Amino acid sequence: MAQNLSAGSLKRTSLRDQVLDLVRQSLVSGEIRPGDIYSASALAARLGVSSSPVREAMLTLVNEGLMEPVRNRGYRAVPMSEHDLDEVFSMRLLLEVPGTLWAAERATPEDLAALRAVADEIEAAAGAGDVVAFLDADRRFHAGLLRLCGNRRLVDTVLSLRDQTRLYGLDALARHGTLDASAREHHAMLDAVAAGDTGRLEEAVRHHLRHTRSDWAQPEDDAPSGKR
Amino acid sequence: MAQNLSAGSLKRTSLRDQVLDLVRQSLVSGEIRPGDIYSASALAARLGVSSSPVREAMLTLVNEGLMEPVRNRGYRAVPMSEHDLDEVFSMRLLLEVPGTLWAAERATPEDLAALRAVADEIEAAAGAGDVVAFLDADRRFHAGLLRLCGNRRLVDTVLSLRDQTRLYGLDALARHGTLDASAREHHAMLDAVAAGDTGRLEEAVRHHLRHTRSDWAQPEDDAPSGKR
DNA sequence: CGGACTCGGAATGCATGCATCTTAACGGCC
DNA sequence: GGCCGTTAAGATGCATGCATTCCGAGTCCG
Repeated sequence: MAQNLSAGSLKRTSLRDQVLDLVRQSLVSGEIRPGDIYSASALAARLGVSSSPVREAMLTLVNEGLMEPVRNRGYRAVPMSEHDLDEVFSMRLLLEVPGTLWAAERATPEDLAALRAVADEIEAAAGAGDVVAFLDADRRFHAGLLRLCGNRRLVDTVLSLRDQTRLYGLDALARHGTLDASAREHHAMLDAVAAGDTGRLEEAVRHHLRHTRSDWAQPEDDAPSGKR
Repeated sequence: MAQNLSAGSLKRTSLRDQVLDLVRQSLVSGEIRPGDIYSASALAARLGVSSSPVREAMLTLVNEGLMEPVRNRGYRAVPMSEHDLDEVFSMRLLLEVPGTLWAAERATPEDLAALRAVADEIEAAAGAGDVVAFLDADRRFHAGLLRLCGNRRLVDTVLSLRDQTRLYGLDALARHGTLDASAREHHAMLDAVAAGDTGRLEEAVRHHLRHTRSDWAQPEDDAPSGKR
C-alpha cells in the first residue's frame, strides 16, 4: 500500500520502460510472433523514438529470456518448446507451492478480502471471455497472494516465469473455454487459506499449476524436431 | 562440453560484456562497495570507453538485482540485509535441493569424474587460502552438478542467486577458516550421488547451504538501523 | 542448368552530443 | 549564527552518426 504511494505516484516512465511494456503487450497480443526477428531500429522508427531506448528494452527482454539477439539481424522472439514449458512448470511448482503456503501463514483478513475481490474480477473476465483482462487479473491475484510470503525475490522470479509462458497459449485458452474452471480455482485456494488447511491449499496450487501446464501444451507444432 | 565448444570458441566479447564482467569482479574483490554510488560516465572515462556499453552493463546488473539506479546520481551497489540473505537462502533451498536430486538421477560416471576433479580444485584452493580460486571452482562445481538436472532456467536462477551473496562474505570466509570444511562437503555430496543415496544427498545439500548461510551472516553492521 | 562469388542493403554496437533534472555547495538574509 | 534561495556541476536518458559485419539477391562461370 505504502509502496504504491511512494513508487507509483510521481514516477515519470522512461521511454525505455514504455517500450518494454509495449513489446511485452505485443508479445501477449500475438502481434509479435515467436520465431520472428524484429530489429530495434525498425521498432524505433515505428514508435517514433530513437533506437537507444528500444535497444535497451530489447536487452532487458534478452536478460529475461523472452528474446534472443541474432548477430546482425535483430532480436528474435524465442519460441517455447515443450521442454521449456516443462522447465518453467517445474520451477513454478518448486517455488509457488512453498511460497503460497508461507503466504497463507501470514495472510491477514484484509489480505484475503482484497484477494477475494481480484478473484471475482477473474471470474467476471472469464465469464465475459475477456482473455486480456483474465490474464491481468490472474497475474495480480497470484502476485498479491505470493507477495505475502515476504520473499520478494521469489515473487519476482515466479512472475518472470509466468511472463515466459503466458504469451503462447492465449488463443488455446479461449478456444478450450477452460477459463471458467481455472477462474473458480482461485476462490478454492482462498477458501483453503482461510480455513488454514495447508494440505488442501497445497493440492489446490498444484492442481492450478498442472491445469496451466496442460492447457498451454502447444497443440500445433510447425517446427519439427531437429530443426534446432 | 559441446556447449563450451559452440559458445566459447568464436565469440568475440562485446564491450558491454567486458564491462559487465569487470564490474562483477570489482564487486567480488570489494573494489566496489555496497551502498556506494557509481556513475556510468565516470566508469566509462576510467575504462576508456563510451558510456553506452557501460550504461547497458549497469542496466543488466540492475535487472539482476546487483545494482539499483539512483535518479540522476548514478548506480548504487545494493547492500544485502539479513532479510535479503534469508530470501536468497530460502530460494536456493527450494531450487537446489530438488535440482541436485534430479541431477543425481541423470549423472553419468563421466560427469562424476569431471566433478571429482573440480572438487579437488576446491580443496586445493581452500588449502592454499586462495579465496578467489575457491569461489570460482565452487561456482563451477555447483553449476556443473546442477546442470545435469536438465533445467537450464533453474541453473541460471540459482547462479544468479549465488552471485547476489558471494560478494559480501569474502573476507569473513577467509577469516573464519571455514573453507576447508566447506570444501570437503563437495566430495561427500559426490559420494552420495555415486551411492544413489538420495536421503544422504539431500541432507548434504541442505547442510552445505546452511553452512553457506551462517558463514555469510554479516558479523559487522556499520549501518545501524534507522539510518534510512 | 547448377554452383560459387560479389556486391548492396541493413542491423548491431559504439561514440558523441545535448536537454533535463537532481544534488550540493555557496552566498545572502533574518 | 542559522536558514533559505540561488546557482553551478554532474548524471541520466535520449538522439544522432558512423564503422563493422552479416544475409541475400543477382550475376558470372563451369
